[in-house]
Amino acid sequence: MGKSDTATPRERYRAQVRTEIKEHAWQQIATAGASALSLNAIAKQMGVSGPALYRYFAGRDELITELIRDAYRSLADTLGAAAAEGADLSGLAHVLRGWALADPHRYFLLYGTPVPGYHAPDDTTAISSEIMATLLTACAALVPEAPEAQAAQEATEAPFATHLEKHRAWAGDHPAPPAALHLAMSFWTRMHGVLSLELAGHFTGMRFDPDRLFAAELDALLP
Amino acid sequence: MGKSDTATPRERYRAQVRTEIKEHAWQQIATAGASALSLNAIAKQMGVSGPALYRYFAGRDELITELIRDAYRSLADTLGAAAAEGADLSGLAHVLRGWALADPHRYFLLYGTPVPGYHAPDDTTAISSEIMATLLTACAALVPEAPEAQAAQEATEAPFATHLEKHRAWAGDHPAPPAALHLAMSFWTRMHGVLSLELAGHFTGMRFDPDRLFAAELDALLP
DNA sequence: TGTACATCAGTGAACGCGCGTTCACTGATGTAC
DNA sequence: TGTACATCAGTGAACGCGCGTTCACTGATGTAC
Repeated sequence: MGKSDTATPRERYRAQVRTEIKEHAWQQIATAGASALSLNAIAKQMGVSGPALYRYFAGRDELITELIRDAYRSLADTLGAAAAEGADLSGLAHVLRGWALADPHRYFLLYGTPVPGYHAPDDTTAISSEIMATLLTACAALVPEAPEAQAAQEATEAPFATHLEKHRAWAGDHPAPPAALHLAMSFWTRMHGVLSLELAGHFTGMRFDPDRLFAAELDALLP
Repeated sequence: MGKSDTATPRERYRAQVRTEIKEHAWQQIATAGASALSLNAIAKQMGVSGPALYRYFAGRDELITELIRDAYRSLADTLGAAAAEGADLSGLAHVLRGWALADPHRYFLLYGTPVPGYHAPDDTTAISSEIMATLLTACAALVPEAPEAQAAQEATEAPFATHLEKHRAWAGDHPAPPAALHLAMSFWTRMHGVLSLELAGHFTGMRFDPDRLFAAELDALLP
């Protein structure tokens, strides 16, 4: 509804071709990597001449930007939906893992080796904050609200949480307590640590089950 | 000593040019990324014709392989030297971080997004095991040797350590106890999680100090 | 020590390729009267 | 409903570029007698 109601046939056709182009782009990234993404190759795969794609994307960079945007959007929506259905932090972890395993290249496009000279547009950081907010809410639910009296004690026991509390701009106006900020950062880095090594194939030689490593790390993380 | 004594002038010259090529290669990777590495560009930078480099490397792939090998060797030696000087696991963590920060692209070449279609040669996995052995020794030193009586109890308390014990081929013949295996895996994934996100610039928007996050994660890891 | 020979580093031309991107164009699809 | 016009998707040729790699070659460096 909304847009699709007022869309002219031409607009709908355009949107359809755009998604088709992006689908072929993902396919090509999976085969040859993001840095090898080529408009001409996509065009050939679609049975169309190279310049035709310039009707739909201003150039290669805009296509990549759009792919990154879509990927962030997909992750934010997936996590958001899970949270809306009542998933706790542990549930979000498994949703994240499922999302990453479903398309490793998509995960790496967001969190892998940065493409030199490429700068993500501003709105992706907005989606990134949205993801962080979902995480923070789940973290706050696990952290007991500390009475005022404990504040001083916590400051010495959890110096990093206190440090984060002083630099909480990245959390927006989310009312998560310091301990939740810390938990969210640990969640992010640890899950990324296991996932990225797993997806990059660094565990393939070893014979253990990555699933269990993930579970163990998650278990150690939860309070 | 050793090789350099018996090396003819021509052999020494060859070795020197090879390292010079590799230096320019690293420089180029830092500028444009590993996937943009180009023999012709390196040659131009060295003020030499393109085909000249084929005297020193069979082709682009061999050059990349050599860079990867050197990077693994450098990390293994750096950690090994620190361990030999008595560094504990915490010390190794800081050495690892220093090594990664000194040259982020080198770190990503080893642990970043895999280059599609590229397969690392066998001897790099040997160096990889060497690194793991250094880690395992440091981990074993932190884990109390458990008397036989505790074995059954541990099995239920630490299911992943037990799982690793059953699949410890990756640890070679290192005599580390199960808890040390688990600690080493956690060390690897967690340090990588913080480091790779930091090096990829995912913390730049947030204003906190990555140093403190690293310290906090390390602190939470140590028994 | 001096000369004849072998080795080998580096050159320049060439091959075939694919890339991103522009441009003037054709032909089909939609729109307005 | 039918015709005149505007919009726009897609084409094919072209530009300039850089890539990896091969090949026959020149000229300098080392080696053997």
